Amino acid sequence: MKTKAPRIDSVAFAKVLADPTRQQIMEYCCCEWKSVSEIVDEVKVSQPTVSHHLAVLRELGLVSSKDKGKHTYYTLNQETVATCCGQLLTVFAPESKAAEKLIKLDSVK
Amino acid sequence: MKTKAPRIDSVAFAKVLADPTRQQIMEYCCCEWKSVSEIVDEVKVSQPTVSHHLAVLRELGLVSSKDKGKHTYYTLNQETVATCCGQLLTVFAPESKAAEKLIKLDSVK
DNA sequence: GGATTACATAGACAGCTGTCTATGTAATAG
DNA sequence: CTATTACATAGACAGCTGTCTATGTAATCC
Repeated sequence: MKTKAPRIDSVAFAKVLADPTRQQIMEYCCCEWKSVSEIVDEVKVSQPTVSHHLAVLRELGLVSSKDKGKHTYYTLNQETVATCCGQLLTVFAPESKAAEKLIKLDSVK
Repeated sequence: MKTKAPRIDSVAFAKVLADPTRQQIMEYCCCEWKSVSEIVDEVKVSQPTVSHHLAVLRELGLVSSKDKGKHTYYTLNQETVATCCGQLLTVFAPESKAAEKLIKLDSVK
């Protein structure tokens, strides 16, 4: 069963990435589920600021969240990120070798 | 002869992409050399604004420029874009299929 | 029950940035 | 040489956004 990939606008995707704190959060919860507290300990901003960044990521479907007792866990949706990066490549680097590889990958469907 | 690929910070790269006008300019001069006048005709902002965006792109090495008489021509450096996108993929989507393909591509050197 | 913990939301504020007008400058045209 | 064209630079300004403090709310603990 494939979850429908949410189409993300390239500009919106870039805006999300255009902040060091947000990139740090994304990297931190990239391959694991992390609670908000853990993320706050990792990045050096206040808890509300972390919540704000997580809300931004959530609204664009770049992270998934999961409640468990008092904690809320987040993880990055890697495939969504990959889709967006692929989109950037096909638009802004269609003649690059990397784009060729990805286009081939897409055609496999 | 390979030109040294300028390493671009992921946040700086994302900031450049985080504007619709700039993306439009990038797409327009992606596969061809375009003069500033042509770009101004294409996007609907003033000429100084276009020059400003081109300066931003130039400072990060995302475009190349070439003077010819009164005209200045710009084109997007696709391989640089591709490198940045690959960097994003390896950091934020290392477990995705797309990243695997690109990592394989990198190892070919 | 009350206290505490974990997180979200609201509002304020400062800094950044995309846009403009005005101007400077180099190259061609006449 | 003067006018014009093509582009860059300077400065101003409004809107956006990343951060904070303060507060709300839901779940657990005693």
